[in-house]
Amino acid sequence: MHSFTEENYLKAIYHLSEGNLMAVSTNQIAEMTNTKAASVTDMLKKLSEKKLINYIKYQGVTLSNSGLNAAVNIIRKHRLWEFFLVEKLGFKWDEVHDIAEELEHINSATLINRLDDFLGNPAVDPHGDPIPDRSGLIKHKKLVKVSEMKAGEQGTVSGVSEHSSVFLKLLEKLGLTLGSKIMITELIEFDGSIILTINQKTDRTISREVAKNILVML
Amino acid sequence: MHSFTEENYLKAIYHLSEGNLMAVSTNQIAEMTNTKAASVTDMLKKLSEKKLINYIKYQGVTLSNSGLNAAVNIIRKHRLWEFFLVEKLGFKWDEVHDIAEELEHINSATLINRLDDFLGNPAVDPHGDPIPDRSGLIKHKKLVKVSEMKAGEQGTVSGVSEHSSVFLKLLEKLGLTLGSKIMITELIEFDGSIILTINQKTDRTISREVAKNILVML
DNA sequence: TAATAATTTTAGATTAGCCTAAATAAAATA
DNA sequence: TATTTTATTTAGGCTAATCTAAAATTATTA
Ligand SMILES: [Mn+2]
Ligand SMILES: [Mn+2]
Ligand SMILES: [Mn+2]
Ligand SMILES: [Mn+2]
Repeated sequence: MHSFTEENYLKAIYHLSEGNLMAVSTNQIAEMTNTKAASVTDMLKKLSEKKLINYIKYQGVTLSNSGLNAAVNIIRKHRLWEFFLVEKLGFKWDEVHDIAEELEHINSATLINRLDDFLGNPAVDPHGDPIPDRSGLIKHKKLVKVSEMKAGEQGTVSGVSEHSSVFLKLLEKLGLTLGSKIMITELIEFDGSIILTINQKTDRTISREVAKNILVML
Repeated sequence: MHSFTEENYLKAIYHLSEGNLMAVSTNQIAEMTNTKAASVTDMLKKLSEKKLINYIKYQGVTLSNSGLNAAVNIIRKHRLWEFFLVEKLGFKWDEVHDIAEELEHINSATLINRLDDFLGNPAVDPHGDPIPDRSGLIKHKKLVKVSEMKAGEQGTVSGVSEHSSVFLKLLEKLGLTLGSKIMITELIEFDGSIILTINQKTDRTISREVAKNILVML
């Protein structure tokens, strides 16, 4: 198996390369893992030796098939544990990430598959992120940022692209939790802020910065 | 917090000093942690620095108050996770120990207390071992080895002093699981083996070696 | 395109946890 | 009690993961 640290690097590379299929840079990884570039270079050599990544000096890095597999498995574990913490233990969606960062390294395929069944094979975690199934398949939904919606458009809040506790708590306070139906009432030209109606009841104004991090299914 | 490794040493010292309040020796710890005596000495110095143990060169070691506290907390976590694995995820009692060895190091008081509540604050784990409460209190039951029972005596199987998978599976096959009512039918003088009746139905003969590792509440 | 800036890698150290072999202390035995 | 055996500690090294500082490479800009 891979070490705790190796797993965290693989996960970092995965998250950094999602969407853009570009190679990931040393500095990006250093930032995400809270280490220094020199340390990252050391680890990249090691992961490359193990054939978990494709690495060319100075040219950045991509995950190999086995590296991708390992990364997706860690993410599966992370998201299932987050679901467990919220649905079974009563945690709030802003409280679970750090604990899941530890739990995701528990190493037992049987455990995670039984947990999956116990939870009813959930499709998404408490933040709306898709949970890979046991074969590693991820069902991505097509989601749109609120900041990209036009006046009059409607949709259901289905994800967030910012997972910090402070942001999630704000959404909670605004009533913009997962499943909320929203309609864009007005786009304020001056600063890009947006007025929207939640569940056909409440009107709220949110900044462009907030709107960029809320993902909606149209 | 303490490192994964430090926690394992504290746990080892705790288990080795249970019952006999004697100081624990370097070699005992080395055996329990699958390391060498020299490595243990290194760690004992470190734990002593941190005031987690009382250590005098060549004289063995005992847990300090804070060390005991830490050890009991790890054991609480271990046993609660074992209970979870058996009661919620459907694991057998011989399958949970290794996974719990990993889970016991997850570091969140909130998590473990919520898990405790979710599980209904169980008193004992799947092996009959008492689960410390959130204040660290352990309710030890007075249990007797089957090997110490006399002919005609009755009791309820309530614990095991051997946790290996092979032993637990044997008990399962014999029908000697936790909660079984047993009565000593006959003591065989020749080899110390014991004939007993389980739940007033089945008769079984068990060796002295097996009998020594089954704990009964009279 | 040549100079400058930014990024990445290498060199050389550090720390935790582990090891073997040698030295020392304690316990057992003659 | 002197000797031998056993247990423990010390000495010296190793590996994984990290760091800072310096060197090398790539990217940017004048
Ligand atoms: Mn998370
Ligand atoms: Mn999540
Ligand atoms: Mn156990
Ligand atoms: Mn147990």
